[in-house]
Amino acid sequence: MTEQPGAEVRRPANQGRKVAARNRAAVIAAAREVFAEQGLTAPLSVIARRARVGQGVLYRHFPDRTALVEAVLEENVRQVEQAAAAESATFAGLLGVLTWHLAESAAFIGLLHVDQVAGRSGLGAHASALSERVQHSLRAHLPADHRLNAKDLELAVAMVSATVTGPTREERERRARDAWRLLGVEVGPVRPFEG
Amino acid sequence: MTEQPGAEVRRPANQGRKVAARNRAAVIAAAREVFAEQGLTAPLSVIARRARVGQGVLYRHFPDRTALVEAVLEENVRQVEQAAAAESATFAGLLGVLTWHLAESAAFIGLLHVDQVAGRSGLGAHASALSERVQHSLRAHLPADHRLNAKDLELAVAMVSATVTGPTREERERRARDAWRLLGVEVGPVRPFEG
Amino acid sequence: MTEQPGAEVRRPANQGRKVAARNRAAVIAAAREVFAEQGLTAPLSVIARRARVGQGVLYRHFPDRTALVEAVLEENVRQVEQAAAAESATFAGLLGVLTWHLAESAAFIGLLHVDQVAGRSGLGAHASALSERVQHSLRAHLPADHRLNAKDLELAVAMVSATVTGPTREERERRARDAWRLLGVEVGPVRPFEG
Amino acid sequence: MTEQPGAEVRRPANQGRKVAARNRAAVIAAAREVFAEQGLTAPLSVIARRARVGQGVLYRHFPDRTALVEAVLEENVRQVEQAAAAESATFAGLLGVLTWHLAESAAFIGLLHVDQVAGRSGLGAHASALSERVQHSLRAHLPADHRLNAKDLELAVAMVSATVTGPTREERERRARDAWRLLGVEVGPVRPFEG
DNA sequence: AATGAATGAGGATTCATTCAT
DNA sequence: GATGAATGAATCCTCATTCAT
Repeated sequence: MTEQPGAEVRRPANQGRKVAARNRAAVIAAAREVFAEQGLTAPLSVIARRARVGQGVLYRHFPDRTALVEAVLEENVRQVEQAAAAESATFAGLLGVLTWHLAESAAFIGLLHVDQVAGRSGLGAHASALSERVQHSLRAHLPADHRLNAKDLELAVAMVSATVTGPTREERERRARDAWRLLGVEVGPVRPFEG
Repeated sequence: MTEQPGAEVRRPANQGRKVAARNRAAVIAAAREVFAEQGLTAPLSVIARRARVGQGVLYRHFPDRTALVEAVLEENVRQVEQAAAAESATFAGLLGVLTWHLAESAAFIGLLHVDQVAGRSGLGAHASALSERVQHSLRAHLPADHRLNAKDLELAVAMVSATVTGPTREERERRARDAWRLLGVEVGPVRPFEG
Repeated sequence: MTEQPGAEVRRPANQGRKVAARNRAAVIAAAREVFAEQGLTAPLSVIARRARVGQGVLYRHFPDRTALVEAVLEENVRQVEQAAAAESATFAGLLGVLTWHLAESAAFIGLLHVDQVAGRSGLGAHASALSERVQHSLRAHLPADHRLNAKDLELAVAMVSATVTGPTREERERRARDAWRLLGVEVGPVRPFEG
Repeated sequence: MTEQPGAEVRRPANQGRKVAARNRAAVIAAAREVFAEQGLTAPLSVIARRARVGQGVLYRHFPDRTALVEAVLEENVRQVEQAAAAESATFAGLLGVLTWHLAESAAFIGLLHVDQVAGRSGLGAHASALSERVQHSLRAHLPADHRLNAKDLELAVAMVSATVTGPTREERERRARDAWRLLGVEVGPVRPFEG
């Protein structure tokens, strides 16, 4: 277990420490893609390969699958939060940003539907925290006279995110829009937040 | 070393086709439980053990995981169909039966949300067929002047089923009811169909 | 994670359930050899290969490395116990049997020297139990007027077993004999117990 | 963005060879601790971290695990040699120093019991050399009329070192003393050599 | 001269699937 | 028809070792 046989052969390049951040981002991007394609239980080795890094790099940045999933979600959540923090933020506008992310990132869909993985990996706790951050951002801009109260809002978001499935971004966006319409909720322009 | 006639058998004898049917049902029941607890990717060996049968039996009846999942769903779908076939069937009543099954069987939730598994197991096709059968049953009783048209109905069912999560039947039923309420759809008594 | 790609190709024979016991024994035998050659941390895959079984078989019979080590030791301990239970048992005779096993099975040496593995695998507890069984067997025949008291006996066994190293059985036996001689303890014929 | 002269450095500056020696010592000290806690197969990264140095530093000073183990042992051996070189050296006194090191440094125990690692890492050769140096030092002071002859001495040292296990220094020392007693060998004060 | 990120082989472990009995 | 052991590919994860900075 000590000397690893075969270790004396070759050893490919090492791009130094500048690449660390780039690699981390590459892993997250790859994870987003792979999770979208294969689900949250996709082999981590596939993600590492897609990101063009060794498996060790993946593990260095994300000690377990949960951490990686969270990192993927984190980005989406942060954008919603930033949108909520903007002066010009409106409820409908926020829903637009949220919807964009739902449609864009299939992994985000799991935010309120991580049960499949959560049951096995204990993702639950952090997913709840992330979910709560989204809810919090939305609630802050929920008009007092809105059709939905705070409690319903949570359910509504869950219902919409659950419907956001489909092979293409367009298809997913269309389904999300339809879902909001069924709920009788007006949604602003569906687009990412841009400060 | 001579075997006493009538002595207790050493291993469960082959009781013929009566047992076969019983085993099949046991496997489905076990699968429903295990899928609910661990998700649709639970080890098949766990299901076989829960059903008190060898793994071979599981495979005899269900060549692959997909077939097993379908068998689980089939029961739910059939009940909805039977409810729809009843003379006294009403749309709201049907939704009640549907909702009961959503709350009862966590696996049923997957009917419109099997993507997690579908991506890798090719469940998709059959799930669609099953889903279509449910839709068909519902559509047949959808009042012309209903708030939902046929297309929206599909989406609505998806939205509701997606929200049906939670550890207990009661919790799941409550969430389902809330979801229907948000959609402004009236639901009859939530209970299984009884011819 | 569901369908294992590549699974549809070939699938080698399955010798049925009669072989189970034989396989278990083969694994233990292989483990004894490999542990002797490579130490208690040798790859389990090596052991499986040596035993001509799949890795799954190894895991079926022994859930972890500890269980396997224990199984190897168990045999040795049992023989000592059987020797102790014999009518004709004498202290010197028992030491002979013990010494034979020490020389025969390098793994047995680890009985009182499992620290290397114990530190990492928690073997300690069971090893102690096994060790105690050996001590118990020996103590039962320790003459009241012996040079060693019960406490010293434990230490003496530890000292001797620790010295039993070397590439060949003969070399190991020679070292063990020398060790007993240094301790001034008489040892009977060095041979396995034969009822 | 201009760097203020005298501002604190961003990363540990290269303090030249003074630091190099300090680092080397730190690595050895860390290795001694970690080897004692986790065994001779502990991850080298753990040792580097404990020593507060990068892994590269460890490799600069010690090309492989073997070299590091040897360096740890070397210190112990040297002290025994120094004790032997002192004018006032006596056999019993030397055994006291040896025993102190056995009890102090769990790694030293491996000196004659490195088989676990040796089998795989090729430590054997050097360990033998180190062992021989200890033997040589002891032999030089072995009284002609001593209970042990030169050959037995080797075995005796092996027997004693093998027994030196236990969580605390005190426990280890006690066991070592008991072992010497069983062998009927008198040991001087157990303490490090101080020129 | 030091740091610590990256690589990737190797070993542990799980589980779908087959098949002798 | 049933049982459950065996197989082995796939995945997870660790860590020795290199090397850009």
